[in-house]
Amino acid sequence: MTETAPRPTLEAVAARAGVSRATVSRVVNGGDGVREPLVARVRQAVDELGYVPNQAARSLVTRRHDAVAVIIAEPETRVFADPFFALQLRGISKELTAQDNQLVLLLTEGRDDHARVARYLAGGHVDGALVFSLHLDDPLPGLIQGAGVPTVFGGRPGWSDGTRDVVYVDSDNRGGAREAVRLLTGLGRTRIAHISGPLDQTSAADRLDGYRQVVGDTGPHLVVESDFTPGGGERAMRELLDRCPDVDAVFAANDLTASGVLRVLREHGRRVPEDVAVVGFDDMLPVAEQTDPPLTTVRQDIEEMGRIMARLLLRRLDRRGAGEEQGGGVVLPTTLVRRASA
Amino acid sequence: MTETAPRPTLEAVAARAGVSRATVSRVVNGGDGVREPLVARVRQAVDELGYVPNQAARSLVTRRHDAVAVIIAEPETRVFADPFFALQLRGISKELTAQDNQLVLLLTEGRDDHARVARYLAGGHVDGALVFSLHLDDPLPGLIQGAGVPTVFGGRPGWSDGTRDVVYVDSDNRGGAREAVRLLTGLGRTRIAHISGPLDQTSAADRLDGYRQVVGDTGPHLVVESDFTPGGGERAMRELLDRCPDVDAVFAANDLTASGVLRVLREHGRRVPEDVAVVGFDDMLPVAEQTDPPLTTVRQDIEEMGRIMARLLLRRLDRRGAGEEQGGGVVLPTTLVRRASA
DNA sequence: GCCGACGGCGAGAGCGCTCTCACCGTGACC
DNA sequence: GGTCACGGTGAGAGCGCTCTCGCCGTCGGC
Repeated sequence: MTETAPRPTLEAVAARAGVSRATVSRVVNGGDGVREPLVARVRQAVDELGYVPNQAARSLVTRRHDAVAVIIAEPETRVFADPFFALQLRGISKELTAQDNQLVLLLTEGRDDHARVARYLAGGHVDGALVFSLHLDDPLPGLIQGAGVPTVFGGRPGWSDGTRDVVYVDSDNRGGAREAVRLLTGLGRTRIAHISGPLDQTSAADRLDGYRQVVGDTGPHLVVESDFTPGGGERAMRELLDRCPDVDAVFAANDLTASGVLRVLREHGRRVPEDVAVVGFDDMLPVAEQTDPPLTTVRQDIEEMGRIMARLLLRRLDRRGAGEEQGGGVVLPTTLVRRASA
Repeated sequence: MTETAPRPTLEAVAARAGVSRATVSRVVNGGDGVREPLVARVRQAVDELGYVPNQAARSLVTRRHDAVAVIIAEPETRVFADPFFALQLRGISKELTAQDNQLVLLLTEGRDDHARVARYLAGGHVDGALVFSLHLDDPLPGLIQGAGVPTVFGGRPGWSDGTRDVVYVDSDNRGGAREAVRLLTGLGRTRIAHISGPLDQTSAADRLDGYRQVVGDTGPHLVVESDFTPGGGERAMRELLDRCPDVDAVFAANDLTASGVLRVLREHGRRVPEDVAVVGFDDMLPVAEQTDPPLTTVRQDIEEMGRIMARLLLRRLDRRGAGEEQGGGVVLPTTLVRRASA
């Protein structure tokens, strides 16, 4: 096993099947234009020898790699550890493997890595890239655009101003937020607070935006910026109770935040949903179902987002050169899931 | 941008620098055996043209890919979503990029994928593999061993019976468990229960083993098998209170389980740690610090595990052929972190 | 001052594949 | 029966790189 047997080449298969290399190549790549008896002979030779094409040799001439880079920028523990990326990766992986593409994972951390990633992409090792960049001021997306590699972004990039040809996939954060807040107004709540995520992330900004679209500008005392974590949710909720003791509903930017909110409300003896109704965002199952009471929340299908990103990219790759590509976003719908907290 | 400019080749750099391809190649690969003035000229030409070596062409002749596959078997949502793999991936990624290797991520799900993965590895696209397989009866590790690709496993594989040359990295699950249980005995607890993980996973089995090494065989009424989730922890704790109402300590297989345990104890009016002391495992920060009371637990450095796996694999790759490799495991120490729950 | 050794550099083969192009045989058509 | 068209097949070039080998110039030793 240490002494690896030399892998059979096209040449070897051709010799065994009694045909030319070209014919074997044709068969291996789908068999179009080769008559049946030959196809069978070649297939048999391939099986007998255990032939597997050498991808490096193939790429050298086709300039195709059947590989896609997934770039996750700045995965601080906090962010990376939540199931979000994991689910997204699963969706991406499924779609890529379904179309025989490989997933090359690039995690970046800080400036030096940016150069490395840019170099890697420019090196033409992959056919395209799927990019997750959370923060508005991240220079990485720009670098990537610059490298000339077809790219699809996960989440609306902050600088997508409509004029640049950016392709992205996002959840309908605004719409989901509107739906959540409308539920609360529908329940007769009048002092509805929002605990947002970090506002330098578009998802957080968009949810705040959706909230405002329904309740108008409630003024600063009902909106607290937080950080998508349970601990952050606790702090924000304490502050909120301080500022506005008669708050009767909270729309939290995500489920983790909401779990912190619930904890603080319980601690303060407020009943949920009787005294304060709470709605989350994500429908992250291990969290949303385990809270006390179970969380009413806005579901987004994260794995599906991943799949769609991959599908979009692969389609772009297939059509390369044929017709100018249009930028634009795909926005996936969200659904309200009612449990007990509102 | 759609019309990608043809990338410069070695030939182009050579022409510009007024040297041969061979010399450029030497410079690009470290510059040994080339005199300084030439090195400088070549470097300059490389910069001016923005030359990046074509990895496919290089691999074709060197049979090196500078890429490693990371194979995660059966990432059910539950497992994959916990921060475990994310952290491990980060560690791996850091180490690989530090040594200029790429990370190719393969997520598998079910039988069909096994064949795919085996074919991929046999195809020689990567130099080595890092494999995470949780379950004892998983056929994948065997297939991978069979493919003849240097491999390092994450976590002790169930079938590592000492005779096969398996290399793995694991936490000291037994030792950590012993330490946890000794803390509890040291606190004078006499009815110490254990809520284990799924026993077809070596990490769970080893922790149970460590528990038994300290308290002996407590009999079945003090050991409940669970599933590493908060919900599972709740169910297990209810059962435990039922079977043995005077239990005075619980060693939970991980922090998530422990969080469920705490919830049930609170619900039943038991004080922690006064009535029942609780110890977890993992020191998963967002969980362990947020519980009420904060969790005493056994820390394992998961990111470091990833790094070490990668380092081990790369070292094996460097030494290929030179001397027969020994199998064996690297077991990383754990540390007890005391907070309030015990 | 001549010879051998040695280090620096270039020429060229070849890694395993794809793809164009030319060739050949078959069948349709007049 | 001859021509033309066309589909199936093989020959061969070439993708961009590495690496061996041999040449040449320089230097040390006697």
